[in-house]
Order: sequence, then structure tokens, then C-alpha cells
Amino acid sequence: MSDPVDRLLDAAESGKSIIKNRDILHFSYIPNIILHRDSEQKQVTQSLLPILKQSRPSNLLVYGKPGTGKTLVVKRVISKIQERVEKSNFPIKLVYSNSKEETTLYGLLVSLGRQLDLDEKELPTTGLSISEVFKRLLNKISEGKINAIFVIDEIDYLAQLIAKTGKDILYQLTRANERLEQGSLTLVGISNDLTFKEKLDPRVISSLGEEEIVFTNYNVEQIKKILEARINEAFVENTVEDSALNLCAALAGGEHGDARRAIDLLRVAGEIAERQQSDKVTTKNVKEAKQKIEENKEELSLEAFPLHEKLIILAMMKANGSSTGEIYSSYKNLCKIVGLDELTNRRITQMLSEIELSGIITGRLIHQGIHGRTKKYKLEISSEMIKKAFKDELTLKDII
DNA sequence: CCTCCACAGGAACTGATGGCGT
DNA sequence: ACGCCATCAGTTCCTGTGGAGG
Repeated sequence: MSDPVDRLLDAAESGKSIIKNRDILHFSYIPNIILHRDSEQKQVTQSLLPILKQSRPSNLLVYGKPGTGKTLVVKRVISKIQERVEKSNFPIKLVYSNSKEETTLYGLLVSLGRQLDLDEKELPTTGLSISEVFKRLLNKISEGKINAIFVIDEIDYLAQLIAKTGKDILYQLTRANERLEQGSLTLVGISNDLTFKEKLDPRVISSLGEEEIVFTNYNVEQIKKILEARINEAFVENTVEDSALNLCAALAGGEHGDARRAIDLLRVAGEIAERQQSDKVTTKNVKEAKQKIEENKEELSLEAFPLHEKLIILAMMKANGSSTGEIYSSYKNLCKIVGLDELTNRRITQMLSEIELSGIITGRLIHQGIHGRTKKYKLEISSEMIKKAFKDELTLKDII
């Protein structure tokens, strides 16, 4: 993690700084976003256009892989529209929420409500039924004659939540206008998963998918242009070597065309170069940045694991071999040592799959004939890393 | 060709938490 | 004071399975 104090001190000490404007080196920097997304911006604008004429636009579905700028474009278009109508008596309210950050259906609805200025009293964070929360949202819109645009990011997660709980909130959201006497509600769904629509209730598809916009992946050339534009504004002239720029673009563009990653890479590389008091960002810095970002991610997710999952990771370190059975007995031993109640086998299997999702371990199903079926897990990080990340956990002190 | 291992992983349930409306 | 609601971590019970060994 780059320490802001260090950075400032380093820069001051050397009397030279190669980064002029750090803000530009964040993907989500909005003021003249340079994203190569002209046609998509046009499309989004067009489908939201009816709102200027005080009629309700169609609901909108936006697809695109991470780092393609979907969210940025949507937010930008809406805020532009807001500027236009600011003085009219036709206020437009942008309400944004990310279904991945709000882990529950309730939480998501509450976060939407908060942005409509419903306070704790009007909309408590717990205790109500989902339908009651929903009713209050609509009431607020109706009473305030608000024209709300709900932007729901990663809407595929929301769809999953809904499938689990059996509530048809998405359907109700898309049809909310029929229940509103005043004000309006427009839904903009953003999804990474292009196949997500197939899993939806057909009634939802017909109203949510009225308009669809697909953001294609950036190719390496486009990423390069995006980086160049940011470099021009953010860095002192001629401080980023061409080869470093190319490497950034290649690393990020190679797989998914993720511009966010490319820009992060560039920023971290710049910071590393500054710290080394170098006056150029080189390919070496980019490679260092890549590693740093990865390690950082690993350490953060390691620290964030709950106690039992940490125990499992330690158990994996100690177990020789790593089938679920072996991990489980090793885990039981550790529990005994630290004096904790052990959890069931089933729970451990589940936790292992959860850990696998973070990429810290990888699993592979193997069939050993008469010796049954197991999943063999492998640690993808060094044990030093694990020890480093767990050193602050008191309970684990003895077994590290 | 059949059996049977050693688990995977789904589904339904439990109990605790925290807070609502009436 | 009461019943109700959503959520979370964890448990119980369950069905499913590729292929080595007989």
C-alpha cells in the first residue's frame, strides 16, 4: 500500500516529481473522460433522451466486461442530463447502487432509499419486510414527484439474490411506473455477464431489456491511446518511456481489455518510479507494479478472512498432501491446539470453495477409482505471505 | 461389467441477532 | 409485549459420481 506521507516526502526530497496530477490516474476520473466510447455514449444518451421531454425513457440494459467504462459512461450521461434540466421543475435524481457491494436484497434497497433522502426513521436498516421497503421507496418518489433513474451495477448479482429469496423485486422495479401516480422510475441495469439475461424471468426481460447496449472489449491499440491521453495530462512530459507504456497496454489488454487495470498499473508504476527517485517510468517499474498490485490484493484478502478460514489456510500449509480429507484432519488438529470448536466437514468444504473464489488456492477434482473422489487443493501463494498476513491474529500466534 | 470408495455439493433447516409495527 | 421479518453462520441429511480393483 503506497503511503501518502512517504510519497509526498519522497517527492519533496528529490525536488522533482514526475506525476503532475494523480487524480487522472484513477480509472474513474470523470471530467473529460477519455475513453474512446463515443458511439456508446451516444447510444446511452439516446435511450435516456425521452426524459428531457418529460416522458419516461425505456429501461436500459448495459453489458460489458470489467474496465470497459460502462458505469462511467452511464453516470456521465445522466449527470449531463441533470445539468440540462437543473433549472426546470423536472428534477432528475441519479440513484446508483452496486449489487456486489450490497450483499443483501434488503441492503440494496436501503442504499437506494438513502439516496432518495430517506433517513433512518423513514427507512430503518432492518426489521421491515422487503415489500414494505419497496412501498416506501415508491411513496417517496411519488410524494416528491421525483424522476428517479436507478442505476444498478452488477445486476446479475441482484438477480442471484432474488432467485435465492424468491422475491420478484426486479419485476416490480421494471413495472413500478404502473404503480406511481407522480414521478417516474427508470431502471438502468449494468452487467458483466452477457449471458445473464437468459437466466431472468421472461417478464423481466421484456421490460428491462427494452434497450440494450453492449460495450465491447478494448483492444491493445485502444488501451494504448487511453493511456497516452492520461499520461499527457497526468505526467510531466517525457517521463514515461514508450516501452513502459506498451507493456502496460499489453499486460492489461492481452486478456480482457481492461482499461481499469491498465490505468492502475500505470499509476503504481509511476509511484514506484517516483519513490526510487527515478525520472523515468521504465518497463522494470511496470513489472514491479504488476507484482505489487498482485501481492497487495493477496494480502488484503488474506487478512479479511474469518478465523476459521484462516485456520484452513494454515492447515493447508501444514498438511502434507491436500485432499479435502487431509486438510480437514489437519484443521481439526489446529483447532485442538488453539482451543476452538471445530466445524463440520460440510462447512469446511464450503469454506474451501469460498477461498478458492479469491484465487488464493486452486482446486482440482480428481477421481481415484476405488479410493473415491476428492478435490485436491493447492496454495497459490507463498507461506511467507501467509505468515506475514496472519501475524496480527492473536489466536493463531502459537501455530504459525 | 459391476462395485464401492471418499468425498462433492445441493437443499432444507436451526438458532441467534437485531429491529420493525402495533 | 408480541409476532413478524431478513440475514448469517452453521448443521443435518442427502444424492451423485469416475474409475481402480475385483
